[in-house]
Amino acid sequence: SLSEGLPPSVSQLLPNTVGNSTESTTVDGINLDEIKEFAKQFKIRRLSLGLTQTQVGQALSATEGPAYSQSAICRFEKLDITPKSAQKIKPVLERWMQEAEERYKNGIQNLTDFIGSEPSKKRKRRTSFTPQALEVLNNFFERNTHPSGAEITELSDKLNYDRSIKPGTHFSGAEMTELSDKLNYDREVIRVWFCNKRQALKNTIKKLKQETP
Amino acid sequence: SLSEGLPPSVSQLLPNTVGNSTESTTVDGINLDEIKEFAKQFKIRRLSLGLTQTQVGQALSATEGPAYSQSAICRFEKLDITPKSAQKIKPVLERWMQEAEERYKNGIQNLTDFIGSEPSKKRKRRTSFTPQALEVLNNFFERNTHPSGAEITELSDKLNYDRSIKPGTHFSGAEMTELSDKLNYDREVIRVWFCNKRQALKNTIKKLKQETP
DNA sequence: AGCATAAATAATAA
DNA sequence: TTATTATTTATGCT
Repeated sequence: SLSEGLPPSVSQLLPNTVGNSTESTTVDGINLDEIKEFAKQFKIRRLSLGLTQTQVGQALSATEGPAYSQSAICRFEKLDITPKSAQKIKPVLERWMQEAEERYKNGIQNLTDFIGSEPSKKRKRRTSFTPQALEVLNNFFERNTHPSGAEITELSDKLNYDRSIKPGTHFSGAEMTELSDKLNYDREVIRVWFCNKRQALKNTIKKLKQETP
Repeated sequence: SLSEGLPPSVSQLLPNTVGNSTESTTVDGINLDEIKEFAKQFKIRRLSLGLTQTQVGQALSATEGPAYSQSAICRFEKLDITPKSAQKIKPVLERWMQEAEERYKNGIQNLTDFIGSEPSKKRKRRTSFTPQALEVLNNFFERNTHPSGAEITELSDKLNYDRSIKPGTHFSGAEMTELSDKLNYDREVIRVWFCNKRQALKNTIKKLKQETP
């Protein structure tokens, strides 16, 4: 199966570190063990700073030097890249991480400035679907688990409309804001609902199969 | 907004650590700063071992002593619990983590035994071709790098047939549907395989040209 | 005290 | 790279 033309990744070249040999794996003059160790530590350092792969990728794109996407960071951490690529990206990440850690010590604000992303990006409040909304969504899901963009918009509009016509309900401004946060079925919320629903279905099927082999 | 009947969480009681006061925040004789520091370190230690909250929760349920769910671990790390609860769970986590780290040092197998969860429960793998399938594909590629739609279908069918002729297998309606999905999907996979293969060939050629200018 | 599941993040396909 | 799936975390509920 090594008849592929694609060059092998670092992780493929480092198959079994179980062996306690004292020599290091080297390919094209590149020390793979060293890169592996750096990748592992990089992940821990990243998490210690509370950063996501996406944030690192965006920050790298913002600062001068090569830009890397979230996928690139992911691949580096998993060593799913060629030794040559790893060798190239490693110093960039090392330099960036050192600066980030330095700024972290001088206060979180200093770090977020460096990261560039909005500092206090709070998690979206968990949406509560009404039973009525769930019925509409489930009915749709039974017929079609992959709604198109237009269909999602349609569902979103329908649900928001259904909700708005409860007669006799009145809200203050603040209540309205909170309600809007909590109950507004915007497109993204609907899209995610279908994602999660598909996952749930998949899990159910898998479980059923295990129980009836 | 403090008119709530619910007791405040640790994170609520530790609002601003920005101040550099030397005194520690203490509630009911419980040192909140200490708990905060422990929670932070616990998360880092957990990640260093490559464990998820779910795994820790399951392991805690498996071993003797109090059981905690993933939610409980999450809430502890976020300090979204009362000081009293935090004080109670802290030693349990500390003891467990020490044991886990000890076993980690003695080999990963030792750790996975301790964790208890199936070590092989991996993320679904990207499509992988059997050596037989690769041979068929490579043979075709050598003769023709650009298969037509019909040829792709033919290849797909052939590969699926090779794989499926385990005699005596029968399918229910639902299974048939899923299989059908998979067959269609495989066709797309074949198409992409050729795309990637052509790309690899191109890269190889480019590299060869660079080496012999 | 913890389930169910919404939201966020990481990994993979395209 | 971008788009989407798979996995993990967080939270509303009771």
